[in-house]
Amino acid sequence: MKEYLQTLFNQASEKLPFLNEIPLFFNVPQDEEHGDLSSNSAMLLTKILRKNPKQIAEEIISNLKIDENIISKIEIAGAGFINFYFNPKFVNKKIEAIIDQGDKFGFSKEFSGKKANVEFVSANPTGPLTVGHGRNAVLGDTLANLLEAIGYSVDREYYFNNAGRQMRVLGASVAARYLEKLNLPNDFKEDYYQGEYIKDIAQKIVEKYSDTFKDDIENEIFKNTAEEEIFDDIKSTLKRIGIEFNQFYNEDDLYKNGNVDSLIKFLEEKNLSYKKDGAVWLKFSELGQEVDKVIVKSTGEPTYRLPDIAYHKTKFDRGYDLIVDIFGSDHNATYTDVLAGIEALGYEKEKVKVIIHQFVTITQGGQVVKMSTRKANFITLDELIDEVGKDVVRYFFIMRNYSSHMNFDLDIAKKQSDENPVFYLKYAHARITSILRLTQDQQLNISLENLDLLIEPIEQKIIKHLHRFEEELKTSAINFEPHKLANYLENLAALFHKFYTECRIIGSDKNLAEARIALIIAVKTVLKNSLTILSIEAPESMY
RNA sequence: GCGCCCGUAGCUCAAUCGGAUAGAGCAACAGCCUUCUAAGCUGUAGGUUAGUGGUUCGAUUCCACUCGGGCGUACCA
Repeated sequence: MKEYLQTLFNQASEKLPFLNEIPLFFNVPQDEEHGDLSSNSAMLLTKILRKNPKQIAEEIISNLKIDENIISKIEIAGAGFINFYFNPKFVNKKIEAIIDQGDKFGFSKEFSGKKANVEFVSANPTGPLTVGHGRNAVLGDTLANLLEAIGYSVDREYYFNNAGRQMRVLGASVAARYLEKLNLPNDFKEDYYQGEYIKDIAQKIVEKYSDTFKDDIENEIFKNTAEEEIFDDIKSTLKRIGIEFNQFYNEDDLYKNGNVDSLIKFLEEKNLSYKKDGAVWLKFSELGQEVDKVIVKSTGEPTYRLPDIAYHKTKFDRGYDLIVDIFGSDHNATYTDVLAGIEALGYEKEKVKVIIHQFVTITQGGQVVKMSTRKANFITLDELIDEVGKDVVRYFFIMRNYSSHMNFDLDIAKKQSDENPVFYLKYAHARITSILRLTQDQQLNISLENLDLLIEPIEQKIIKHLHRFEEELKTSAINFEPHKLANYLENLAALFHKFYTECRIIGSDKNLAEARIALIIAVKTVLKNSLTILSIEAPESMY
């Protein structure tokens, strides 16, 4: 519908060149009394033309070549809105297109040939994933799905560091628990990882190697076993909610492959770094940042900025057209450094989209639960999945704007599974499937011959909502806002449930019944396709 | 102190480059199942969009300040 208006206005702009002066767009009015789509062009033009908006509106309308089979009415209303009402005959044709395209409907090839890299989770393997990681994981995977839906070829990438201080502490923690299991004296320090899973890992080493390493607690076996075990756990947790990475990138490789060294040299040659107090500083102040920052400590060790910049450089060098980073808000101070560094290297930082999502606040018994992997007072993502299941977890984490501070009350987590909107969506899909089963028994079949019979207000509302799907999907994807798709879906399900209550299929006139079957198949198609993008099951039955 | 994010109904959250009377779910109350799944539908109630000022035809949206909350602000990652 929007496309049609767009072409109408483009044609009109040949006679009314001022239409090119303003952005053209058409809104769905909140109040259906105001038509199907509405334009505010006349009001935007008042300043330029210095005329009454209603006069301008009339001038625009008189230059639109209206096809009455498509648009049934145009009105000027309010302060100067132009409201368009579409002919049901035109509206209802959408059903044919949806059924024709089936499980491909909504998906576009607009960005095919483009490569995207979505980096998310990227938790170091020091412990199980927490509920906090859940938001990051689901957001990243869903965004990847959305980008694929508009044609991108997407790599899902997990970046990790198994060589830092955290990992050394992890190894020492396991070693101490190992000695403990052997009933030997050990020095379990306060800043060690305190979770039970450390003991489990130590137990495995005892079972496999007995006391072989009792006098060699510096041995790499502790760190390496821990890393392996924990990474396996992380991967299996992610798999439970339908997430699989096709690329893992180890920070250590940046050192082994010389990426970091060559970056240091490059920055030095370009005169972008200098030495002071025994450390190497990057001239961030010349790159639009507030102050210079250290990239190599006086000990000779790099700070995190250096590998981060080197890492992002590889993403550019690997030929991605779009680079998406999903971070929690604790990273909000670090990514600007990386972007400044990337720009200094001569890359287009516009290709990088950084998504900073806010944290999930967890409350239990009315108290905020503070999470710390090291202190082991966290709630794992696995526990949450056990409690509410994959689909609720996935939907819960994308149903809200990532910029909102999300609140999660553990006490009602279980209860919420019965009240969660995701069931509402699934129910709509299951209901449709059920109706289709019964109509088959009644010898009723889909027919596209009599779509004109679908003139009930609720039927028209549904079909007009279906018209918006392709655009909603696209804007969700290019604006990185999966929650918009979720909102769209909830509205569609609500419309269907209302239709279900008001309109019957079995028992109606055959022609009408068969047109309605077409309608609900179209609804089912859109529900299914959307849920596929969200990686949520679309059940045939709720029983 | 400074930087980023947030503040909307009792609770959790929407609101289409600034658009018409700010909307849903949950909770509360009142209704609807001998006919396609009641995990549903209908209705009632619930708001000074934290506050003050500004920009304009029009502000939840943009700007300034104030208040409140989250996260940062390292030669930790």
